[in-house]
Amino acid sequence: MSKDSSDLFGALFEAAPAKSVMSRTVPVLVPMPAPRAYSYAVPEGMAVEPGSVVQVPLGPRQVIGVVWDGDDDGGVDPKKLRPISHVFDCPPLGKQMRDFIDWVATYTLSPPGLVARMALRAPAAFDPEPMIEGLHFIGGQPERLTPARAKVMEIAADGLSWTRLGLAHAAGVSTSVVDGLISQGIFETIFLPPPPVVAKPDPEFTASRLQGPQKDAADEILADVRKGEFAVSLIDGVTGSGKTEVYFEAIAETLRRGKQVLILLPEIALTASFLERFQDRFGAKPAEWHSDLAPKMREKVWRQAVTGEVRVVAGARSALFLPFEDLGLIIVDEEHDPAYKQEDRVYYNARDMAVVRGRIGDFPVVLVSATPSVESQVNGQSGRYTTIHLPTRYGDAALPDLHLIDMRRHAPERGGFLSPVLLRAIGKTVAKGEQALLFLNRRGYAPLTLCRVCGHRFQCPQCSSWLVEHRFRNQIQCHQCGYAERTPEACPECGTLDHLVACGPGVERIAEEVERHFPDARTIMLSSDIAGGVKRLRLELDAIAKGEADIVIGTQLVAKGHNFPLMTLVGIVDADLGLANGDPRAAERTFQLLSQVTGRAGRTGLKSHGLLQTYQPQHPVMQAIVSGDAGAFYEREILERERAILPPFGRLASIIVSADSRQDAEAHARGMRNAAPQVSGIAVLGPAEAPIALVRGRHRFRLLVHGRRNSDMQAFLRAMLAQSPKERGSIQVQLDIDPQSFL
DNA sequence: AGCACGCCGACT
DNA sequence: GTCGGCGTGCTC
Repeated sequence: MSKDSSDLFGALFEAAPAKSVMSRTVPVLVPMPAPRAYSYAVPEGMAVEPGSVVQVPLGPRQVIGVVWDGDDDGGVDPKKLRPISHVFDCPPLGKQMRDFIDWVATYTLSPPGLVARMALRAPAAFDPEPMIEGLHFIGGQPERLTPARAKVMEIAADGLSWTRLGLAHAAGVSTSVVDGLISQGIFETIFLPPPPVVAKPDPEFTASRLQGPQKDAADEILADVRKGEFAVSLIDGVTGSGKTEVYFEAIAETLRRGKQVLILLPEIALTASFLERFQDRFGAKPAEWHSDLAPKMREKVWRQAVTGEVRVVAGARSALFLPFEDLGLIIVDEEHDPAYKQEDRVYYNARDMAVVRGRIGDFPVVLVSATPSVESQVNGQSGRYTTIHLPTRYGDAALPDLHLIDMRRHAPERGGFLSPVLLRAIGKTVAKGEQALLFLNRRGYAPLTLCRVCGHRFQCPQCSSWLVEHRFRNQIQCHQCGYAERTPEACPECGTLDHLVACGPGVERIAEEVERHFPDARTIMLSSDIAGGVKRLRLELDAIAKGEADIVIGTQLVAKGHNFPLMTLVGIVDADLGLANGDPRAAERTFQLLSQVTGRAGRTGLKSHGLLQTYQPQHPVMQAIVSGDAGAFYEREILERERAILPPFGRLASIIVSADSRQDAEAHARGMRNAAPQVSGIAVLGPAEAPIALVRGRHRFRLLVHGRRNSDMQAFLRAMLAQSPKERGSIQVQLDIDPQSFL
């Protein structure tokens, strides 16, 4: 076509009222780090509204997007405009969900498209689930009644609908027998709606058996639930105090009011035993939602949450972005758990965002923990959250007696790490036929290996942390970045053979020591990297609960949720571990972890003990744990935080930058100082203190922003982004500590 | 985020 | 001479 003719077409187009001008343009959030929605044309005859889930062309591919609110700005070059390809036949995301997505995007300074994507993580779930093909028995006689045919007809005579395969299976014949009967008109094919993923939970399946403080606590929360308005409660009670039973009553009440419920749990706590407990109370299991849900199941749960068929979902943090039809309550169990933080792409803390979702949807949120986060503790003290204390254990369970072992006075034998006091206690426990748990939060055999001849230390070539020896796998591994190599026999520096020494203990080494001392005891060692994966882990945990082990040595995965009825001794091998790293939350994490581990013992009423090996018996965390005085710990920790990371730097507080390398971090910090001279508190963390995935190509760094007033932080970060637009998309922001501004 | 394009090193 | 690494830029 010549240039002239195209001009001619252009002229014609202007002369007549152009159709393209008539066609509507809408904003669509696409799964891409763009700062705002893109514009798409709505083809003639296509009906879309804000919230509609659509398929749109984006560059060379088709992607899932959501039609968004607001007038389209029309600023985009009309030549770029492309039409929406398809509208999915699924309920549009509601206004509350859209507001929530916008809020999260603004708060975390994430591209809204990437936040929206989290709500649409169920490929192929957006069109209706296909109907199930069923067979319905009409009656009549086939031409030739063989024994196989008779059997099929006898079974199908119940009048219920059967699937082709199911019927053949039940009759013990092949599907071709059934096919024969279908072709003879004995059966008709009908279409049935897909079955629900889970049965409806029944709030009256069992009556509440709560009493005393549990009953009072439940009543307090029920008052909020009945009002059906936004309110945040913090249930604070020791392990075994009946927290779950209390929030189950809140769930029951919400179900009676006809609303959906979301239970958030750290992935690791979403266990079969939790689901069974729920089933015991409600007669049906909740739907599950977590990262390794089978794709088919994922689609079903997503769709049925959207349509309202599923009433209760128990899920890991990503479940917070399920677009429920009518959500009326969120429970955040183990609210202090760091697993609620997502630290890639969109940075968010599901615990805080759950509170936001409750406020936007105007329904109650219940946070639950034996060791609440300092943030929630502060919010409780200031009255923003209603704190409900459950001070005692339930039934005949009793907390273990806790004692510190001062390792300076009770030193282990040479080459060992277990003090004589702890070894004696293990011996006594095993002799009584009870179980002992040794806890050390360090995988592998030894955290550092060095050459006795030249002093060479094995360091990770990628990220400079020490390589950890894993003797069972004959590997040395980097626990920061995953680098691994075979354990060498000779020192790579001086070439000397057999002179490498392991420094310090890991669980493998403790297991070795235990086996040396108690050769006849049944010993199980558990860490996240055991051969056989999650499946094997489950089996081992079950075996322990059944009493098939005498001594268990484990990392933090034994701390979470599992009940071991025969466990009467918990030994913390190195209670100080974790207090020394640069994390501003070191004390809090240690307190939480050690409280959880010691809480594993004593749940059946047997007399139980906890022994904590420490070099710092005067440390506030140790004192708080043995005295059971959590209040003192929190008081102190809150003050420490005020001093250390909330210094009064004018209106802005402190900023912590961490990056792939310390040089990067320092360069960024310099840039920030120039961009915002009013901020005097900038701390720099290198990768060892704050591990970050190495991302090639693009710089990627992380700001941990600590502040009292989120709006100030936001304003500052926005200003910074405006100054260096190139950093947009590569800066990931996590606003910490400050869950205040959204209330 | 994903994908294409485009530029330089080791190989069928 | 190509295959393929990853740095750069773009997507309504």
